[in-house]
This record gives sequence, structure tokens and C-alpha cells, in this order.
Amino acid sequence: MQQLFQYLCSISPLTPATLRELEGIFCEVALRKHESFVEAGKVAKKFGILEHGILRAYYRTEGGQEYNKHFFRAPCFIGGFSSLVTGEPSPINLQALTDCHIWEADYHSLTKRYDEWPDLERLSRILAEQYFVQKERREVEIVLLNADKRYQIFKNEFPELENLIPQYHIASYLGITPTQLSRIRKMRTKG
Amino acid sequence: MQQLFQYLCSISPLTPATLRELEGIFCEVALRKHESFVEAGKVAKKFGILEHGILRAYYRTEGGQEYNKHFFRAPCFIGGFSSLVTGEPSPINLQALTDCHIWEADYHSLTKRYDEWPDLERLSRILAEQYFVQKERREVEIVLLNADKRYQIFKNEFPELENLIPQYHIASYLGITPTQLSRIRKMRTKG
DNA sequence: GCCGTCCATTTACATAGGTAAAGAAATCAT
DNA sequence: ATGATTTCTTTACCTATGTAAATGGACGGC
Repeated sequence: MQQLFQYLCSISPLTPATLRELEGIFCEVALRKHESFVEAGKVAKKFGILEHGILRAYYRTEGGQEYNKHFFRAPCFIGGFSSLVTGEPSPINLQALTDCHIWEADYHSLTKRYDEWPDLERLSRILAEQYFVQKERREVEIVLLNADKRYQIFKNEFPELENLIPQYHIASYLGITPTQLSRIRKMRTKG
Repeated sequence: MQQLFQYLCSISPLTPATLRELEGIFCEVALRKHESFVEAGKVAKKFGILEHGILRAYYRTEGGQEYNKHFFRAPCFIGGFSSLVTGEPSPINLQALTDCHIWEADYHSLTKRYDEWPDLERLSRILAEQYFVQKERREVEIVLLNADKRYQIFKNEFPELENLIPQYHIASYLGITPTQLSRIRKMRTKG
């Protein structure tokens, strides 16, 4: 729990009082590889802090194809953020790619406390701002760069994932087919 | 100014005291068609509320091509949000597509007040959350939908823009060339 | 009303990336 | 270890979209 608090405070400092209260709100859970933390179609309720493991956030289209929106690596926050914020059913699934160790809390048990704990609301604001900035970056990468360049960026951003998860998950993250990723990898090792 | 306050409070209520203070922070400015509100390469300082007019946020690549990230229509907030948040030079330009009428404020004059005015920080949090949700939606559209479908979505989302701004700005927003947009439009009127 | 500029469309060709299916390689369960 | 399953690569073909250049409209300034 100490580690957890340290992580939270590294985003924005929390008072000892707030931290004490948080102790009662977060609880420890384990998630096995392939299990879900959030399921598409349901309203997300849980907010989590990933202490160990890897998850992916993905969309499934009507056609059945999947798009990996994001990979989560500890330490980080996890959850169906859009759904938590809007209260609408989550468009995304959050699935463990390895066994995971998670601290989880009921999201509204947190937001209910914003009035009393402005330090927590501040953390929340900063998080939302950071996520927005991240999304904006990713948007530009997707539109302006070709798959090859995006692959290089992926390898920089997630160096440990390349050999840990299946290529088709990486392809899906890049918005291309495994076929195309294979072509790109081949090109690179030769060219 | 009354309208302005109403818009702010429609996002999240502000106390009369906060509103009174804001009066001293925001000032009215006019922007002519083609002028910039934010310039890429410079650190953004201004936060604005668009009362009348249309702007575009766009990237320029090294190759000189442009990508229109977003169109702003009154009433809405405008600014180089990423740059405001990170304090790094703005990657985007914000340019008026029509004459604009704007209320502007120094961003840090606002953020400095978060400690005193938690209602303002709350508004800020809610905004950031909403923007994040928007970006997430757009990301999925870009990756999962072809240009034709994105064009239909554009027309739904910005119905008044189709005949107001040049086609090449729309093409750029869709991430395609004017050539391709022209093909799509032709297809639609026939098919 | 005329000219010049800006814009949209069209054409011909080039390319990145998709689809489907087969083969090769790696991994897992027993 | 062995077979079964999963994953990765390759091939052949197809489509969406890009590039460059030409054409033709529309509109503003005078």
C-alpha cells in the first residue's frame, strides 16, 4: 500500500488524512491472464491501480475485428475511463495479457469525496489533463504517420512488450493487419 | 459577459464570488479571419471562450502538409490546451476561419486561483474529462472507419461547416486529400 | 463586364495496406 | 517427446488513397 500511495502522490500530493481515508476504499485483487477488468457494454464502476502486470484496452467492431487502443503497464491507473466519466456503457474491454495485481476502488466512492478532499479532485484533474494530452499525441501519430513510423514509436514507448505479447496485438495497436506488420518487420531487418 | 458566465456555469456551477473575480480576468478581443489565436512553436498562454465565429486547430508537418485536428464553433473554449497544460511549445496552430469574437484570459491567472476557488478547479477537471472522452471517440473513428464514414460523421457533427469552409479544410480534417474527398462526394451523389 | 486568383474536380499512375489462404515456426498440454 | 494449437510469415491479388498535373468553375476587385 505504501508503494501505491507513493505512486498517487507522484501525480499530485495528497494529505496524510486523505491517504488514510483511501486505505479504506482501495482493496487488493488479482486478475488472471485473459480475464477482464472492464467489459464492453456494461457501465464501468471500478477504478484501479495496476501494481503488477499488463492489460490491453480494446474495441470490438460489429464486424468482429478488434482494435487495441492501449496497453497498460504497471504502475498505472486502469479503468474504462470514458464510461466512468460519462456513466454510459463502456465501448471498450480491458483484458489482462498477463496475470495482474491490482488495487481497486469503486469510482464513485472516490468522486463523492471530491468536496471534502480537494487534493483528490486535483489529482483527478491532473490525470484527466495528462490523458487528454496523450490522446492528442496519439491522434496525430495515427493520422500523420505511416504504419512503419508508428511501429518505431511503439517500440520506443513499449520496449518490453515487443517480445512479450503476440504480434497480432501489436498490429492491432498500430491499426494494421498482422500481414502488414510482418511486411514492415521484414523490410526493417533487410533495408 | 452574462452569456459567458452562463456558458461557464453550464459546464459546472460557479459561485457568484468566483464569477465576480473572473470578470477582472477575462477581456474581450476580436480576431479577423486568417489571424491566429495560438501559434505552433510558441508556448500557449491564453485561454479563450469563443463567443462568435469559427476556428481551426491544425498541425503542420515538416513536409509542409497540414492536418486539421479540430474545428471550434461558438460557444466553446479555445486554446492550445496541450501546451497550456504541459508548458511546452504548442504543436498546433489555432487560426480563425471567420471573424471571431473572443473572451480571453491568461491561463495561469486562472490556474493560480485553483486553491482559492475549488469550483473553478472542478470546472477544469470536468472539461479535461470531457475533452479526453471526445478524443477517445475520435481516435476510434480514425482507426476503425474509412474516409467515407468519417465524412458522414463530420457532416452530422458540423452540419453548418460543409458549405462554409473550403473542401480542402474538410479533407484535411478527415485525414485525406481533396482529391479523395472529391471522389467520395461523387460516389455519394451517384451511388 | 473582365481578369486573376482560388478552389473543386478529374485523370493517370503509384503505393500502402487489406483479404484470404497456405505454409512454417513456435508453444502448450499431456 | 508428440501431437495439437497457436502464432507468424508469405504469397497473390485487390482496394483505398496518395501524387501530380490539367481542366474548369466560382468569385472578388476594379
